Amino acid sequence: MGRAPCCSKVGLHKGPWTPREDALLNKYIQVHGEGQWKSLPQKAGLLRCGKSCRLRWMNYLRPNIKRGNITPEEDDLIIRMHSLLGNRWSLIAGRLQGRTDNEIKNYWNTYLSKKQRDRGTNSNTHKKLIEPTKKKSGGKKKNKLMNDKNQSTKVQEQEKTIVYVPKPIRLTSLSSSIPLNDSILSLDSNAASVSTSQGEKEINVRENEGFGFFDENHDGVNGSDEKLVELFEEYLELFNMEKSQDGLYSFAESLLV
DNA sequence: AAATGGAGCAACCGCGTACGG
DNA sequence: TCCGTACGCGGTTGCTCCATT
Repeated sequence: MGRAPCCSKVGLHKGPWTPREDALLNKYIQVHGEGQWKSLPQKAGLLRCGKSCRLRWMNYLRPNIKRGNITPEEDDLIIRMHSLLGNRWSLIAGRLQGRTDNEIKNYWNTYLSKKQRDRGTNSNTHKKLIEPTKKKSGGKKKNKLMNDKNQSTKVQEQEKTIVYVPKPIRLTSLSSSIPLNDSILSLDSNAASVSTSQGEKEINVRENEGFGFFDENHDGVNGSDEKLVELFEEYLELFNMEKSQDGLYSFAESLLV
């Protein structure tokens, strides 16, 4: 049986978008703005699922999207952010202006994870592997992926120390009960107002009160607290880098997906 | 020149969660 | 408080292009 589809699939287009569809979506959003994805296709005259429209807009049509040519700086930042946040692609993408979560994810899966392995680092945990993965030639892609999975399982068995990444907290709406100062961006006593991307609500960002990135129910740290501190310090380092580049506000904004 | 395999990436799918009634 | 709906995210699939055999 399975879950019911998100919308009626009868007569809906699937697969690659045509220039005409792109134009229709673009035109509609320019006039009416983003959102209301469910009803958007019908209003815009598109025979597409709302989800498909959203994805197309977010990953391709949105203005200011950078494509290709990931710089070494971005490359490095992705690796560091991934080591701290895990597969939180949207969070990572939020730190890289003009990059989409899908692009970062693809980049990681096709290039960086391999690079990490070649360096002898587990691409999931960022820990040193006992032996760097040897390159195997030949074999089909599916088999390669299976090998990766098997290897990752083996390594996980060897590594009993688990450090959980911070549990993500959704920030799409700040009107909810999440006290942002305490739970997400408790950064300092120098209060600064930061507007969300939609410019609807204002939040206060304060520095140096700790990094309340964990919510009350965060997953526990299983294993070395030292490791967690290490991760935490690196995150702070990243943050301080941003601060020195007047990036505090962009940092805060980047978390406001 | 044709067949095969790998890399890259756009798009789909299903799940979890926020939110409104 | 509960329930249904819409949205956002991460995992996965599958298509296209290119290099190699």
